[in-house]
Amino acid sequence: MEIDDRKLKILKAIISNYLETGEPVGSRTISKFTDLNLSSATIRNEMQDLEEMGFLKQPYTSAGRIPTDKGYRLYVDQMMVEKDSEMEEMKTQLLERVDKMESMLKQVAKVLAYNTNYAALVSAPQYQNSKLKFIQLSQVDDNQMLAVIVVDNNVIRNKLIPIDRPMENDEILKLNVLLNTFLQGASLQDINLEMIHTIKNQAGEYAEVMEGIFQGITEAIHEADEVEIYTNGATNMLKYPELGNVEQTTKLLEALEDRQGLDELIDETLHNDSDTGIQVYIGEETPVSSMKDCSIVTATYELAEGAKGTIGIIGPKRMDYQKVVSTLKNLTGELDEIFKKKE
Amino acid sequence: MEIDDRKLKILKAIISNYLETGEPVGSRTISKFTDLNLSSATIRNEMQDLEEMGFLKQPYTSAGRIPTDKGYRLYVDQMMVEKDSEMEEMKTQLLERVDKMESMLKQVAKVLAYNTNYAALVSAPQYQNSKLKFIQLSQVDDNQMLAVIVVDNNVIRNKLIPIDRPMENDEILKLNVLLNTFLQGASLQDINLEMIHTIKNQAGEYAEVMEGIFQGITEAIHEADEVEIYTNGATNMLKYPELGNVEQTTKLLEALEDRQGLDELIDETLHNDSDTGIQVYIGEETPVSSMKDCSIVTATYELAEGAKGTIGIIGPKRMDYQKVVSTLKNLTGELDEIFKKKE
DNA sequence: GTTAGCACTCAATCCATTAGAGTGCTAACA
DNA sequence: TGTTAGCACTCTAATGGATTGAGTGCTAAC
Repeated sequence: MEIDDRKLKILKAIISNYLETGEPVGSRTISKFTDLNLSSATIRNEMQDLEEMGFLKQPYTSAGRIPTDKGYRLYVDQMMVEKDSEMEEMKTQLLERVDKMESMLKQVAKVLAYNTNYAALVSAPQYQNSKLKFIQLSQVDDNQMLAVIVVDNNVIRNKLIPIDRPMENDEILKLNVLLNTFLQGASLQDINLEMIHTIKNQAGEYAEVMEGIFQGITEAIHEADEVEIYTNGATNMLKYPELGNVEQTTKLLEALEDRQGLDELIDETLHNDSDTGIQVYIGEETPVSSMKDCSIVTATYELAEGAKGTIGIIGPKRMDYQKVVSTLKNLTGELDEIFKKKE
Repeated sequence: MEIDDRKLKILKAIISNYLETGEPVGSRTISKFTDLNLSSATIRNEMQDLEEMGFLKQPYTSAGRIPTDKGYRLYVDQMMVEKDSEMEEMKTQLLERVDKMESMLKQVAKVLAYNTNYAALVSAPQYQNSKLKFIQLSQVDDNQMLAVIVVDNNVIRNKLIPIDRPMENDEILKLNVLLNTFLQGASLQDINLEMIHTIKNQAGEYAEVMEGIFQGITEAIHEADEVEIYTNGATNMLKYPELGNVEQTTKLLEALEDRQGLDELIDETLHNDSDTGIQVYIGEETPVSSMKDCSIVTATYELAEGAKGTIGIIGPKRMDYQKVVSTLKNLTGELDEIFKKKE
């Protein structure tokens, strides 16, 4: 059977009503609610068709209809029209405190959760392809060197390196020159064993110190490769009782608290990039098992130099997709702006 | 009325039973449960006395008894005396790397939550009056200077400062010397307007750059004095339905997620130090309003140089106090070990 | 002082009934 | 042929009365 215009209209009305109320939608409601001027009986017939086609289902016999995953999918794909309102307030919230990346991303998660009333998730950008801009060694005290590593999007990492004996100033200067000569402009993958070996050779008597330095650098790199994930508003999920039993919700909250499976989710979103950067996972489509009863909407943002991150919303299947999508789009845009300014 | 030995025994039996089951305890249960060989009627009489004395209450007429806050308090005090395994004094050296510490403390929170099935809370050690240890200016590119500021607990802060024109190497060197001469070892209070003025004067044409640096310094010191708090196992709270309505629990979870009032709690524990380092807050005694229906057990640990931190458990009033207390004691001991090894 | 016994209380559970929201089907209608 | 009115039917949720049973308080007897 083909889905015609009227069926589409009815389906849309049903889903949209269900999104608001969370209750199964009856034929009479639709008969009154839409401007189709059809009786409830006719709507019922259409509903039967739509159920047959797999877009709707009844939670139990002779109850109203609720959308299936397939129904949501159609709704999301075909009927999404963006709402651009409500964005201004959010922008001001965002700009209040933007000094450090970490606190900014946390802030983003908070704003997102607060504005949508769902759970929010933000991943820090991954810098696999970024290049080293600057390395600086300096002596903090007799037992410690400080290595400051600046990546070209101005992400800065610090490492404290224990040393056996104090170094002279000009020695430090020499090492700094050496390090910057070899490593400036190198991407993090470029720093391989061979290069390390070369540098160590040239470091002469400080090869040993260099050992500690490289260890610090690799640690820093490793740390940079790790995806930080911030979540917020997990407790919002308690507001949607239709997420089934308490156990299911508890599992979900635990997953959010412990970041279980969130790595996979982030990976998935980064690799499975759509045209718009927006992706919607409905019910069983989600890559995380504890979220099978939810929907996830994600957007990827991109800094210069190919560093990408994900922001997303986890909510009930009956989430306000329009609002969430437009919120995410605006926020990624905003993030882009901010990062550009910081450069 | 005086509380005699038998009453105490009965009270303990009641509380201990209630801790297990979470259900009001009846006289018959106690009659069988204890080795007192008393009939339920006698127990009932005693129970009435205990209720009159404020240790027990009935959730409704003709139900069994449950402990009041006062009852719990007696129980806990009594228990502490009996167990009396003394806390060894915790002396540890300053931690080498603060960044490692973060993940360790997170781990501690996780272990704590997992083992007790309550919510866990860990605060990073607090250094009052952090002092500036080292400051380094360097040039990242033509438009930016990088100021690296190391505070004496090895908290490192970076600040990028935009500049109009590139600076010469020896100029930078001069500024570095200037800054370190004046500021090394200074605490936040030391860095007053007068000092800033002096330095700015000596900086000559770079007074403007100095502005940004001072800002970075104050931020860094503030950050060092800020208490990081890690939580885990918040979702465990969903397992205890007697925490009243869902709203109350939601509030609690939100407080844990957003760290609302946790600062106050940590402050309280640090100032209100008991002999053993263990503190128990029951019901209304808790400093955080969203936890009035819970109990909180905390332990403080102490690093060298007066840096103190808190680890704690938040759970229902009927928590397994013995287990929690001994777990906390063990963990603080464990922390002690770890810090010593890292010396 | 302790206990047995009994009347009483009250939340929880069960059960039957009802209300009502909604469907499916059929027959009539335009 | 598509639409609609009408009606029987289904199933959940809500209601409320009866019942259960754990547990108390009191009294009288040991």
